[in-house]
Amino acid sequence: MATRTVEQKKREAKVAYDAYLAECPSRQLLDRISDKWVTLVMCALQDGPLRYSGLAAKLAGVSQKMLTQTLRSLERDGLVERTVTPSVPVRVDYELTPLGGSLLIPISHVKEWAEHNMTSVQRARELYDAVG
Amino acid sequence: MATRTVEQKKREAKVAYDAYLAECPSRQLLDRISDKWVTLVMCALQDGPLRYSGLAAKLAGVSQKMLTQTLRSLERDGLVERTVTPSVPVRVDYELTPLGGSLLIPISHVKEWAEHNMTSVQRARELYDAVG
DNA sequence: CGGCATCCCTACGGATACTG
DNA sequence: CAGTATCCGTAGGGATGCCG
Repeated sequence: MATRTVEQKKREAKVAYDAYLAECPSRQLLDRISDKWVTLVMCALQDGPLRYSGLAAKLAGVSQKMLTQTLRSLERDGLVERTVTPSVPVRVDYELTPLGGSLLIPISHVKEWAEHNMTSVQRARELYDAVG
Repeated sequence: MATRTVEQKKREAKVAYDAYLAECPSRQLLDRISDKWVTLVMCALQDGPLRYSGLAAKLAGVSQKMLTQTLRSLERDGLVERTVTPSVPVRVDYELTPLGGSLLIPISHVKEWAEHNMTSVQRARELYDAVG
């Protein structure tokens, strides 16, 4: 069942994705992965698989809705794999795919940057707010 | 004028910022920099200063509101420097600060990842949507 | 040229309740 | 345990118009 048409193959071969262009799919992808919860979920999975409840515990303050929504999105994009163990009660594990692992590298650096440079940013804000 | 109190200095000395915690300031900082427009603006400035109109041209489809808002935020956080040349008409240049440059490194990789892995993600989506 | 102010609408995201 | 479904407030963000 060759559902991939010639047109689609052409599009796949094209490597000139440019996020600066509004219509480019990579712009939308950038929008998706530029998300607080995406970053935190991916980083939470960097040391191996975690259960749904484990993720919820690690990401303090996340609502079930956002956690589930983020996980579904990551699963659909092939960044996270969802494994259901049909025990009683049911057990669900999430882990990064190789593709997800490749995104984790830059994304974890962004998270670390935020943690390491918080003081510099705070000083800059105080200065900006003081001077106007 | 020592506006920095002892309490503030204590907080600055503390290095244990943890974005997993909801109350941690670094969580909010992560939320701010995890933004499509932040990424695109910072990457647009990686080759040197640009004028407001230059940025608007490079970031196809951005509204003035979002561009200005993003630039103000980046300026306040000390990531971008704004230089006004009081000519007629006025000329305004934006460029990355050293702090901004340090964030550019991981952030530009995220943008490049989006552009390079768009096809893989699209394939994953087709698979996910087909199987359900 | 490089903004700011305003209106307005949508969709993001939290709280709550229910289910296999 | 691991979700789904619903309601609902708010803030994100576009369009438009005005200003130094």
